[in-house]
Amino acid sequence: MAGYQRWEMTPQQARLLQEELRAGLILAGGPEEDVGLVGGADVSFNRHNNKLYAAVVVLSYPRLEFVEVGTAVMTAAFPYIPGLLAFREGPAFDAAWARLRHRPQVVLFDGHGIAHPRGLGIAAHIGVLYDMPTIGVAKRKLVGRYDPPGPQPGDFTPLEYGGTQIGVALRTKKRAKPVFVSPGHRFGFTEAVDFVLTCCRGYKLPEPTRLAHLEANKLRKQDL
DNA sequence: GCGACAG
DNA sequence: ATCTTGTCGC
Repeated sequence: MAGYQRWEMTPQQARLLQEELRAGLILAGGPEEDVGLVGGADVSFNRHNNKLYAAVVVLSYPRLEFVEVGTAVMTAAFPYIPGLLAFREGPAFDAAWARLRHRPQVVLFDGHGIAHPRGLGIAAHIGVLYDMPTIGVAKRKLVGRYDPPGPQPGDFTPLEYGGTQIGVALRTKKRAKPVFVSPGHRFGFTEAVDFVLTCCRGYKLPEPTRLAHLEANKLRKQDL
């Protein structure tokens, strides 16, 4: 489908498309043995001008040193509706991604993977569209229930929904609320958790997502 | 009708 | 997401 119209639709049509795309998900696998680049994506918003500020950072792996950042600024054309985040931020991600010179083998998203009411959060949605390995790392849960994980970084508990596991509540830092990790595309639960942990450097958020967040905010502030 | 509700 | 500085505590 044409890139400029894969996000153009009504909320009802969007939900139907999610049901379709879900069939293309591959919930197994993990990073290749030779991952040299990892990406992180996030989008900031300015409610006064209704603009979205997307940033996709590329870091070396496993050293996690900054390589480059692709950015994009655009007017929000779709409202924020729980469960349809991809239709709001997807267009901005596409534009920022197109500006990158490098192609990371794995991309972490600020949002959920399959831990979604229809199993297709933004990380899973974009993962299928680009057929690339992705992982969702959200700060809050959208659906499901879980018990608090242990206090040590690396401790985690299952996030369940509809009788099955859809992700994990992962402690990435002491005394910090856990983050919710779920496979996006071409990733299994264990592989996703292990990979996210190798991307953490003492902060609650893994470096890819943490730096993307900083870049997106920087972009928004510069747009003044 | 009442809560829950990624960013 | 954003509105917003300092401050208490580990």
